[in-house]
Amino acid sequence: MVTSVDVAKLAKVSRATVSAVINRNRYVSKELEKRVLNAIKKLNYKPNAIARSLKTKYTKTIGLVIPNIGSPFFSFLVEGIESFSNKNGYNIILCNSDENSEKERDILDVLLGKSVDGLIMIPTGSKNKDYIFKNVIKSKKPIVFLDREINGIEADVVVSENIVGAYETTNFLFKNGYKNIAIITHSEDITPGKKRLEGYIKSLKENKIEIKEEYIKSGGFSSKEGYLNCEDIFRESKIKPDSIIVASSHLELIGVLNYLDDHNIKIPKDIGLIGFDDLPWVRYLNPPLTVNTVPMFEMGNKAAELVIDKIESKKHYNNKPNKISFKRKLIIRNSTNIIY
Amino acid sequence: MVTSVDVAKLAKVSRATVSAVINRNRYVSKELEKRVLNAIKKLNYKPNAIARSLKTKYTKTIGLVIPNIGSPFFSFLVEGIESFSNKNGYNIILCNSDENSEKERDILDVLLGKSVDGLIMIPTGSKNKDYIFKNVIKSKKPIVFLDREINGIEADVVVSENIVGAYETTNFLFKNGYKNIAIITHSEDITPGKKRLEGYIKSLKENKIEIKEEYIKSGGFSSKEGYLNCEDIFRESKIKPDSIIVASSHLELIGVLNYLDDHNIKIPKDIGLIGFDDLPWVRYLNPPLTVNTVPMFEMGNKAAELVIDKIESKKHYNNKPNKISFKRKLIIRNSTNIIY
DNA sequence: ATGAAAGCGCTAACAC
DNA sequence: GTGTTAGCGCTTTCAT
Repeated sequence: MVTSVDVAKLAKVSRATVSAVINRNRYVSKELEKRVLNAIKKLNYKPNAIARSLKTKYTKTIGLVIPNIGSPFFSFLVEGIESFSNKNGYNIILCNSDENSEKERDILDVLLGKSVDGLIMIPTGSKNKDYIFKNVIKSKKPIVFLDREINGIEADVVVSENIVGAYETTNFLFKNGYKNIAIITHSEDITPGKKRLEGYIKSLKENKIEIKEEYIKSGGFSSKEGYLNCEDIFRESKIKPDSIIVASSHLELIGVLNYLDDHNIKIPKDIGLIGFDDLPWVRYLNPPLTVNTVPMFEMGNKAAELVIDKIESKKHYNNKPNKISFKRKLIIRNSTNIIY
Repeated sequence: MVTSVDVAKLAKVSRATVSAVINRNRYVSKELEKRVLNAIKKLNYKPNAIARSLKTKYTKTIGLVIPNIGSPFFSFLVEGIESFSNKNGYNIILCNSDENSEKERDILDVLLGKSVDGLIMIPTGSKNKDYIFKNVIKSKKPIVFLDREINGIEADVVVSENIVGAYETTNFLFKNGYKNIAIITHSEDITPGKKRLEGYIKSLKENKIEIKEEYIKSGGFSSKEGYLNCEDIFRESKIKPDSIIVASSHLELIGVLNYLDDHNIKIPKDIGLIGFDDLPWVRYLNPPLTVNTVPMFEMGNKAAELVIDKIESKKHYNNKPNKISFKRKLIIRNSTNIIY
């Protein structure tokens, strides 16, 4: 391995000078600079980031904890995060918590041990609240929560207008004549799930529609669970739903599609369907799916911007946390009818 | 920051002993071990991985270079990689080359500087061949190429049976009566593109079908390019294709879907369509799409297994490279007819 | 304007 | 069986 010592020797300068020309943090004469640069080139010298980090305490890496890398919604967020981070000289260490809070804690341990400069996480829920408070917040390690929050933790947050989004979606259905509106959301421990349910209920109340337990299913992420949730709705309800809002993951949506298909329930003829998040393929479903969506790449970008800001401007450190909330938008396609 | 010195003091032992109980690499009496463990707990001590890496030369991280994180095919690969890596105590640094070879080189520079223990990459093409040879292969840094290879570089490789896959897909179409089969692939600098084209041509030759330039389009990744490629095929061909194999990305597939939709060309009535890679939603397209596919998660897993093997068993180091090739499989759904 | 040297937190060779 | 200490490659303070 070629080190700064080798460069210094070849250029006949001190290691301090080598360091100075690399980091441009103190004056070096043209003459010496040239010699150093030449030596660097000749030796194909690359500074060792590990050694630098040990000294400076900065690793130029951000830890990223995601519940499911394979999920396209998350991977668009990751794309946004990676993009902004890379442009600003940061790398990301990507970890998959698999919606499992124990795995999540282990990941956090490792990430903290590797001295990431900051963290972005989409938490699995609130189970690690105390751990995070003790090991991240208290130690002033910058963190931003993305898409999902943890109640009671004061930190930067980038989310979307889940209440309004679900409220408007439900209203839209109501205005088109739907009266028996079912919803499938995340479990309530996941903030978007809780908030979307809140928006749904708000709309129902305002529109004076009775709220029925059997129309509300939550929990699960897989398409199997989507299938089962849908099945439960149909089995438990005397009056079958005339529409379903799938306000959880794309996999649950696929499960619902699967159930409807298996039972020959046609969209939108027999049932209206609205999904959440406009993934590239949903407009090519049969029929093209109406969705309530949010700019995913931009959300990721923003999260990265916030951590990096915090990492680099310790002075602002005691400011109160940033809460960014992205507007959601209903994209109307052909998966619902006007039925009145 | 609490260091091993603090622990040593509190436990009244030497730092070597602290290190030994953490790494379990030399005998420590029960008595001392207990004192150390207690001190660690009391101080909430976490070993500093940076310092350890500086000493040991191992970072327990793998660099991962992907052309497009947002692409579900790649993100399933990443999921497999992350899963295997994490189980074995490795983290991954994820970088997006954006199908851009210059960005790719910069990424490699940074990753190497951060002393990753090994690399997994899906190369953008062969432009960085010399760079990789000089900075990775020659320095014996373990690397495995995933999904795409670089010709002339001797390294581990995890790919799929692209020639056979495209060959069988084309044969299937032929057997069902299709005679005017078009194909859209990656550019030829990307090995799967080259090989899929090879398989397609092999089938055509065997079936004594004339090979027409205007039925073959390659290049691009976006849905816009898919749209344009499809448009070109229709514009340039006197006899319109009766079927299209979309052997590139899911985004190009979406572009093709979009073109066909815009021109009211119905699948499979007016045209047969076969895609590559069985993403969760393709069976819910209209109509359910026939695809030639490969187990993505498993491919990622295997790639991780190979790098880690190489990282950890330096002794085998001069073995000849592993070439793993995953079988592809045709999943027949309803996007083609039997037309004879 | 540049060099010498200390020290970041850890591991491991050596000493006892 | 355990402690002492050098040193990983870098940055940065201090001295000149």
